[in-house]
Amino acid sequence: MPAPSKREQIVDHALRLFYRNGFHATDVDRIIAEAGVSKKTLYSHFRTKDELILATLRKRDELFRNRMMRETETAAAGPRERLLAVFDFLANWFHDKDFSGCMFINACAEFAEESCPSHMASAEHKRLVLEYLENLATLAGARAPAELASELNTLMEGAIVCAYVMGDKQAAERARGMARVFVDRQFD
Amino acid sequence: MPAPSKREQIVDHALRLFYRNGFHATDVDRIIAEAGVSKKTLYSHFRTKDELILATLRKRDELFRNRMMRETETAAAGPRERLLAVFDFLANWFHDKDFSGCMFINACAEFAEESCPSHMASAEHKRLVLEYLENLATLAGARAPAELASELNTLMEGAIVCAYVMGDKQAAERARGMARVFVDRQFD
DNA sequence: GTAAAGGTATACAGATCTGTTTAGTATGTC
DNA sequence: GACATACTAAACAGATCTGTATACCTTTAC
Repeated sequence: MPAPSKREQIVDHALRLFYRNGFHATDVDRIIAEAGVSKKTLYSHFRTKDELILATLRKRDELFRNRMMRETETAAAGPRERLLAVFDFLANWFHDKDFSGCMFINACAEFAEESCPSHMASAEHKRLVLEYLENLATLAGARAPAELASELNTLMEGAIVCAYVMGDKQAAERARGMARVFVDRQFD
Repeated sequence: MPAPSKREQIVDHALRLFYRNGFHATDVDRIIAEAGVSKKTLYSHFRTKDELILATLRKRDELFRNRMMRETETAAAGPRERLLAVFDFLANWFHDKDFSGCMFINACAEFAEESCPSHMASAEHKRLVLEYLENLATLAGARAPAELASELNTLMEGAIVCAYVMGDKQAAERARGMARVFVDRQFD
């Protein structure tokens, strides 16, 4: 693949700006300036700003889950260890220079309506993360994989909020310690 | 006290609108229309929209923590039971007709800059909730009150996100069950 | 060569938003 | 009754935002 397509350029820069500054606070002129494309090009790829927002959420979902799975699976060999390695991924993420919380939580804050496409895409992302956890739990032979996945998911979300809103630097480590309790309970 | 002051009217309606629709998405004209005041009156009480936002966050902090403490303390007599009753309060809150997640998480989504007054007010709110939990834990005679408070706080935040973003109706109950594990560990 | 596709640059329409100004109205106090 | 205070209503300035339109450029395929 040679140079990234215009569409990719637009989505990449819009993603960064939406994540960092918010959706309503980021205007289209800023996006085209940073992406280095004309407004006409942007509107030839996306009918409206809302459609562009949706595209960035889909890309973010892909990038985020890929990174989560990659870091989780290189950090630990067995599925049981991987259930905890998810929290090591969180710790890494929280230390990113541009960490600004969870883009999907942020999207729901700005798009409260449950039937809004952006809210629905965010719910779907969370469902896919939960599904990944459940797969790991099943592979690990947990007694109740769905229950364990929900518990770990709750801890993940809690850690994200503590890290972002309160600036709690130990949120991931604490959540990891808490997670161990629920993982261990599944294997007597 | 007779009729609410104009200032209170403005803050109350702005609070409801900001919470439900977001900060950037709510314009001043909508606020004055619903509050039934003139724009001049609003701007005589608040220099800018940002100042009004800050005032609504302060009021929300007051209302939220008062309700949390009231419901927690009427639901359970002893401090140890109260540590769990906090999650019953969460369950009630999640069932509110107008539940739109945590206003402070939402604020941080729109005001990412850590030095932004709205972000700081949100962090302070979370600190006060954490402090309340630590007080309960201390009164209950927990071995490590600060640690327990942080754990329960993580579970609270996790439950809020699951309830709001994913629409998880059992988030509070699950978090309560998880919390019991950490409370019990403090008292052998 | 020329035509189609896709791009830039820029101006623009029309809406919307914050905050100000102007003019006028109620209310209560001295 | 005069005056200050606090308010309403509405127009306005000036900025900003989304989305469209116009004019021009560049590449590639035939």
